[in-house]
Amino acid sequence: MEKTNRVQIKYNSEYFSVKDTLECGQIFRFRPFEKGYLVFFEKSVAYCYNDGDYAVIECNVEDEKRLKNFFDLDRDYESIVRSATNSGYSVLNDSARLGKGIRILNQSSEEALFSFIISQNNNIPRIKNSIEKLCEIYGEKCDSEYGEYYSFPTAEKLALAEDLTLKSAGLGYRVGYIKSVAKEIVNGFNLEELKSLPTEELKKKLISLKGVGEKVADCVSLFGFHRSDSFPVDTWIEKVYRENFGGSLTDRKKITEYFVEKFQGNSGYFQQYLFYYKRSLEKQTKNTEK
DNA sequence: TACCAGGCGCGCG
DNA sequence: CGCGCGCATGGT
Repeated sequence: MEKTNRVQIKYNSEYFSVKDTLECGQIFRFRPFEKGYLVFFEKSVAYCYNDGDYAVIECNVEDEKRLKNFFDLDRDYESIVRSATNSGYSVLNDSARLGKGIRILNQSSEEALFSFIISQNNNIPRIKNSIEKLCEIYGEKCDSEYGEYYSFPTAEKLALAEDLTLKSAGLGYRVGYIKSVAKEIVNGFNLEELKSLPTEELKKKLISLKGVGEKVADCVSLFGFHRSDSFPVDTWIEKVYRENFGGSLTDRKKITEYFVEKFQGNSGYFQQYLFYYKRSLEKQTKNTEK
């Protein structure tokens, strides 16, 4: 066993909302706990919450740098948010004000890849559920001061999985994609090597995998490789594009190009503000209808 | 009951 | 190339 240290990090909460960062749809392995949330990443679990002026992260880690990197703590979100509020688009202004506490995490690229394959034609609660079951079935049981939890399965485990067992996680027709990609990885498809590629090349490699199209590749590129010159277009973003940007394109790939050309290296952050904003509005109107 | 959810693969023209 | 369809599943 390598030795771990108990670390507590306090960070100004103005640009770090634990809730918004976790619930904005970029990550699926977390759950409410006491004052905030437990977040499962790599082989650890972090307890995170906002307390007045601070966001607090508590975790046993071998290397505090990895923890800080996971939460992207060295990035200047104030300037990103300012670019959004100064963009001249009122919906982006509103979105950034709502979501200014969102940080784009630095997740494992492999976990992001499998997670967003599962995300296709699916909804977030179901995605979360399926991933949790996958972890329970194929992950490694771990112990922590917060109780037992399961790590994300390795590609090796998934490659050897039985179709029926995978199906029991509610993956539906995505079972074939998961197994195919897992086998590719076992057979040498190396995600680490992709880190040196420019975003366009990275996306091409990802799209060569079965079950990965433009949108999933954009999500993996953004959430698994922190390529902020990515702009995933799903049903929600398409709505924003039509209703708030007055767009008329229907080809999602072209919509992506439209936004990336406009927002460049801020694309991924802005996309996340817009996505979160649009979904929040929907939830709100649903709740007031009841 | 039909429609929707962080879409994609495939076959057809 | 673009287009339309089928695909698992659970929630409204």
